[in-house]
Amino acid sequence: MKLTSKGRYAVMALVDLARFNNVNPVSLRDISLRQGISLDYLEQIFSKLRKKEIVQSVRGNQGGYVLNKKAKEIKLTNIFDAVDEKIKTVQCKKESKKSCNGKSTKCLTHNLWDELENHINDFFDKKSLEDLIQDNIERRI
Amino acid sequence: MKLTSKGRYAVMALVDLARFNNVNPVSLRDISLRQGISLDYLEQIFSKLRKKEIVQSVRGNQGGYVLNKKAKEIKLTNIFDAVDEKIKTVQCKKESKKSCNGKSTKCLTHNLWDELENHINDFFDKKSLEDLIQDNIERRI
DNA sequence: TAGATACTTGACTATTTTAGTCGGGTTTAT
DNA sequence: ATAAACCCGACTAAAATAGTCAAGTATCTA
Repeated sequence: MKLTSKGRYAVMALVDLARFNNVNPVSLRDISLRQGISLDYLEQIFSKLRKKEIVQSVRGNQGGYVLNKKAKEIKLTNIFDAVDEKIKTVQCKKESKKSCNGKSTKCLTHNLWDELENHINDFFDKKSLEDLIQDNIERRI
Repeated sequence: MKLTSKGRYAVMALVDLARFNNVNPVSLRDISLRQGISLDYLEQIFSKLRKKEIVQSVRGNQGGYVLNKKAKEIKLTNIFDAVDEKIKTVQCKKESKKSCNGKSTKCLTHNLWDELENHINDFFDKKSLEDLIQDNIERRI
């Protein structure tokens, strides 16, 4: 099990954005430089974030992105969701029905994955962008 | 983020093993048939489980595998660990040192991943093979 | 002791996913 | 005008995944 870069980058970029979002929108170029993430890749990621209304774009010279909601209202779930980074454990539904009808031993572990999924999602549901920023300020990093 | 088949298979196979492990060792062939997992792949997985002393092999005709510890003592952590399925979030150490020296914004999210890792590991540390079996018996599945 | 069953090992491979790159736009402030 | 920035879709190299395959060795049972 692993967390992919896309999800990590999305969170990193948004924390960066939230921090530097004073008056002007923040350009991807700046985020790219500060966070060391490829600009092209960031564009892909922000395209998704925009579609899910997590950020808003400002086109043209001096443009960039701004948060579309308060940092407190942006949960990690929303971010991961936007960039297609949900946790996937296993869906027995996708396999043939007869292999998961409640009789087979195949699904002995069915509930485990559900539980795990919930456990992880709880974590993501609770953490907001603001928490991350706050966390950082407190530590003076 | 996703959980791979190898990890899932390992858990499924061990639950199966624990359930059918009455007197005789359980052959991979049987597990393969019951769980619908390729025999060859199971062999790879059990090779790893054996090396980590989670199971014991019994060679020859009528051979198979038996648990090497009590189901209660086998935690999911141990299983995932054995098949190289630890959760990996991100190690800033691996990246260039200067990018994670406490000053850069790069590591704004550093602590988040650590937390997440701990959160998931907590879950895995607590769940034992016995819990899974018990869970199943209670539900009469 | 022959044969079948089952574990053991290592190499090989097709597929999928990931993590980008690339090229060509459009929009807008100055 | 022009430069800075977003926008969008197609392409691709590399890595990981999920196996397969082949050639063993060990042990039980007849």
